Amino acid sequence: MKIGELGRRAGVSSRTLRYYEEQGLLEPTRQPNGYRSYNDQDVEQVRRIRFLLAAGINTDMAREVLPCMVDDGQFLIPACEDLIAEFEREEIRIAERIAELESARTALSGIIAAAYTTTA
Amino acid sequence: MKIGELGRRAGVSSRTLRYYEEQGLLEPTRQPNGYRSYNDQDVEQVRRIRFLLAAGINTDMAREVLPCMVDDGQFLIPACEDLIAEFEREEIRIAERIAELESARTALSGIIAAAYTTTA
DNA sequence: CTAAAGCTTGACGTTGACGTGAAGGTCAAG
DNA sequence: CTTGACCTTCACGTCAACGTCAAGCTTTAG
Repeated sequence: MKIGELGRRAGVSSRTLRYYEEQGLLEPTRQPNGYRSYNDQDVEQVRRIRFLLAAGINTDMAREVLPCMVDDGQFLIPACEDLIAEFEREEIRIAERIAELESARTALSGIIAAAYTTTA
Repeated sequence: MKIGELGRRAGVSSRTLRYYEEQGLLEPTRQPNGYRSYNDQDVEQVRRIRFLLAAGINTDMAREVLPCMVDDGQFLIPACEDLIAEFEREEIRIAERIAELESARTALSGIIAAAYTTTA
């Protein structure tokens, strides 16, 4: 399939797919006319990429991690156990970010509540 | 007080204070020599700014919100009740972001756990 | 007096994941 | 044939909150 179809199937833009390729996350073959050619697995691959990015992992680390992911990103293959520590550090960073946001949310709630109290 | 002292007191850089002024969040007076002159309330003002930014509010919105904050940012003065809706929307955005991160974190935990299981 | 410290404005650099044209080749439909 | 929908490769623009010089004042300390 060509880039446009993959984009529609995976829910991303063509530009995004070219960017992923530029970052070494996708390696489409080429048709004689120069068009990129993707296969069905690439749809899943794009979903794995989106998952990692959504998890706060950048493209550099995603490039290392992706070869170690199978089965829709739920498992790591044994050969890549050394990535576990990285994942744990990432989980800590996420937890910290969550704590910050929780704090901000609590503060906002306080302001809102105070505003209502003042009004009442 | 001059910019350096305010920076030390509030725990931010001089550049940051100039940036806040550029964004309309601070309005220091000027000494005859051109130096910026801040007063004691500005220390609290900077803290309020940091609080809002930490809550995910950008400088544009902070510029609207700041005139409505008193008492160390815990309350809104009545004249600015119309900002409550904005705060509530912001709280929702934060909650959504938290949910995304929780999801990512759960997924990461799953991967880590799976990796350990595979290893064991 | 002099050197260091602090202040001024101005302006470019940073970070990441793309958006958005520009200029042009390719291909199927009418 | 030609229109229009794709595709290609550059390559600059975006957003936010600053960091980081640069060049040149003023003030402070010794």
